[in-house]
Amino acid sequence: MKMIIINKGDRMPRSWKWRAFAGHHNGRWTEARDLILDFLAQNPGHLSAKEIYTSLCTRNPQLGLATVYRTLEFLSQMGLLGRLMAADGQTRYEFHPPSPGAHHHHLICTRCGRIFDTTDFVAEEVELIRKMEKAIKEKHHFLVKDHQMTFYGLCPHCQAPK
Amino acid sequence: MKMIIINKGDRMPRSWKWRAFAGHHNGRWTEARDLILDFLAQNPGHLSAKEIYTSLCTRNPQLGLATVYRTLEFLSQMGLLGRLMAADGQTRYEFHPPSPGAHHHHLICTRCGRIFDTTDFVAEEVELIRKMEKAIKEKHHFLVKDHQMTFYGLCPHCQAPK
DNA sequence: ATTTTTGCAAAGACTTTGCAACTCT
DNA sequence: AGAGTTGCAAAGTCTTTGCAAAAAT
Repeated sequence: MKMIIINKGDRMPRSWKWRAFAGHHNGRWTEARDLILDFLAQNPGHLSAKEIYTSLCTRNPQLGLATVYRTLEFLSQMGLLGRLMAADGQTRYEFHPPSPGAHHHHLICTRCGRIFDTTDFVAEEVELIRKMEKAIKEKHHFLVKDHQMTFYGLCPHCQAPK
Repeated sequence: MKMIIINKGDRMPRSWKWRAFAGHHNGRWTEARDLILDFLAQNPGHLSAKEIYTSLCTRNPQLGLATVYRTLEFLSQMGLLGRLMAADGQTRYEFHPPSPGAHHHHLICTRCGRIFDTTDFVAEEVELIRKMEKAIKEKHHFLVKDHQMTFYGLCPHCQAPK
């Protein structure tokens, strides 16, 4: 059995911060991947590639936009990020920890496009979802791996009479 | 009370086919709008602006792609079409009749991107959705007008070992 | 007659790709 | 050393916009 020991007070090398979390994969763990995953983990929300790039490139001038796109694709494939197609057509990403309790849904304002999270009734829906997944598998032979509920409507701000 | 009488055997003018269905609105009912709504109504599926344009422009060479985009926006705003952000980033549209029984959900294959429909458990979910909407309103002050469930996974074709 | 809608082409925005240089294992 | 990854810039797609002509009310 191997064990990794980090000396107290040591600053963990940047590329290692999320490496273990990432688990096994067929690629290499690089600074760009660590940087972007770290940023998403620390900035809950629904960020686009450009937003992520803009936020990071000041402190990391060497970072390229194309790398951000490729890295987001890579991390999503690994299941570390969730993707969300926003109303404006941009693909947005959010940190997607494997813990089951983190499941949530989205509220999208049809007027301003803002996206909100909600965790209401997550527990109660589990049974329904399970039944639906089973039915879908039997009827459509479609193997469900994940699901998402999205509510459309008006956010508090946009409900206000202009 | 006014009544519109269509003589037997008359061919209803094209621009009238969906006019009544469209209901009251602040715009004008044009051939392009009727044409596109008619096409969506007769072609169930999830079509992109370009696909709609390509399908229609052979028989309607005067139709412009920009008009298709603007018309789809218009019809969506009227609630006649449902929009769906596909995995490829394109906005896709489907006819969205106001009858409540037409509600359905989507299965999206994470490998090939194809979209399937399912109506399983639509009845059973109504109560849960209603509870969720109420909770969302009370907690987030977000006024829900519509919702959508999407399941991600592998379609029959993509489950097969390559 | 007035106001909205259309078509065309140009512009805009987001995303992908080619390739040499670079980095990780 | 060998294979995967990055940065840059160019190319590719989807979508929006400006404006004069055409159409709807």
